[in-house]
Amino acid sequence: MSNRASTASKLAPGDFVFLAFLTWEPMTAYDIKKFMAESVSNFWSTAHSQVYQQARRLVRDGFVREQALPGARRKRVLHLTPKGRRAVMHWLRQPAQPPQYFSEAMVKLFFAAQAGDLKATKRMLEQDRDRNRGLLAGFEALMPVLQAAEEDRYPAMTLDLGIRLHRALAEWADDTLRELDQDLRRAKGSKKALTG
Amino acid sequence: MSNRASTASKLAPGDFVFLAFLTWEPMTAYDIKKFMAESVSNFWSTAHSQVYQQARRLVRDGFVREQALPGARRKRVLHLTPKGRRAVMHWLRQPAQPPQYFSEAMVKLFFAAQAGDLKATKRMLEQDRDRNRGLLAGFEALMPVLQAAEEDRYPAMTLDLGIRLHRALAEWADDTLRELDQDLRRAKGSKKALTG
DNA sequence: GGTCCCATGTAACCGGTTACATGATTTA
DNA sequence: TAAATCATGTAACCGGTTACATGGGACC
Repeated sequence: MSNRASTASKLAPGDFVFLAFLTWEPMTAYDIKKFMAESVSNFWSTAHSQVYQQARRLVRDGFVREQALPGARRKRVLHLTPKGRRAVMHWLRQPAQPPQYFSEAMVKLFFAAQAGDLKATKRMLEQDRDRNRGLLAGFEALMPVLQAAEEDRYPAMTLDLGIRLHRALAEWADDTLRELDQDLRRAKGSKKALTG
Repeated sequence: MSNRASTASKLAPGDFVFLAFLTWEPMTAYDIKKFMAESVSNFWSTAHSQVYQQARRLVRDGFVREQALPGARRKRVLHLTPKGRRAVMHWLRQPAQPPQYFSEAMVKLFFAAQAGDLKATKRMLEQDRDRNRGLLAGFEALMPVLQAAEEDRYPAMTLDLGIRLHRALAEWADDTLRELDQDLRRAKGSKKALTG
């Protein structure tokens, strides 16, 4: 009797996210990945292949049951087991882990003095800002759609946060780039003063 | 002749962050972890033990040279090699990878309808908001310190972003919790209407 | 001079990534 | 019906995490 499968077997946070999609309805791992990309991908994401590993583990540990579909592909519909449903429900009510934010751009800005190349730093931030703007526009376009459906009430709240954060980021980027511009002009001026 | 060590050997983003600290001055892996915790930890973080693995790899691949210190502990000062310095400098000027944001709290809010326990959702968000408030206060207190030092100009910019993002988050949390409160009152009212 | 906590480091495991592979479907 | 693209899945590697271990000061 493998106690490996029967005991609590701590799940990774990503596994709970996986299970949460199955509270909607049974679906394949591929479906989960698709829904994930369209819904929570802005505050939770993994490589697409990851879902298959999770599926294997969760079946092994009894949180999920799988049902093979006919056809050449090894397609399997995943269902929550009672144990799986209990686990997600419990998780949903627990305090959340602190959020994690990774931004290469901020690290690079932090070390900009070391780089000693203001123009490159500026270019780098501009690219970041442009990407941000694109995302923001997409979010803003999506909002009316979510607001139209009562069942999307909570998703709309998360989208609202996304919009606010990306707006703040956009404003910051504009202000900061302006500052860098001033630095650049100052530097050019003083160089001219030195060489002229 | 191991070409493993001599060829380009793609570095992980975290390795560049590691190297960036060595552009300040030579230091031990432990120092790097300490500085990291005090500086960029809000937009780049890893487990503390991770620095030792990075050090080993970076030495192996010739980006870093190490110099043993006397004493019982196996303490080693790390220096950038010319190859290492070139690698960081180049990285600093390249476009940045898109930022990544992970928030369990947002996932849980997204699935709040499934949880069907508004009070638990509210508690969860309140905890998140309180943690956020604490961080924000710390950031705001730190700002004058950075502003006082000319060499902290770029770090101050990243701190500025941190403050703006956390303020936006705080406002969102207040608004959203108010909404949830209304829902709760509505629910209680209608239940009373039903049972009374 | 024992106890406790912080400093510093190692080792093993595992989740998640990158890379690859093949079935289905559209398009020309 | 060939080619290209999308759908679906597997396998291997590796970065990063958790857990553990020991040295060294602080404190009583």
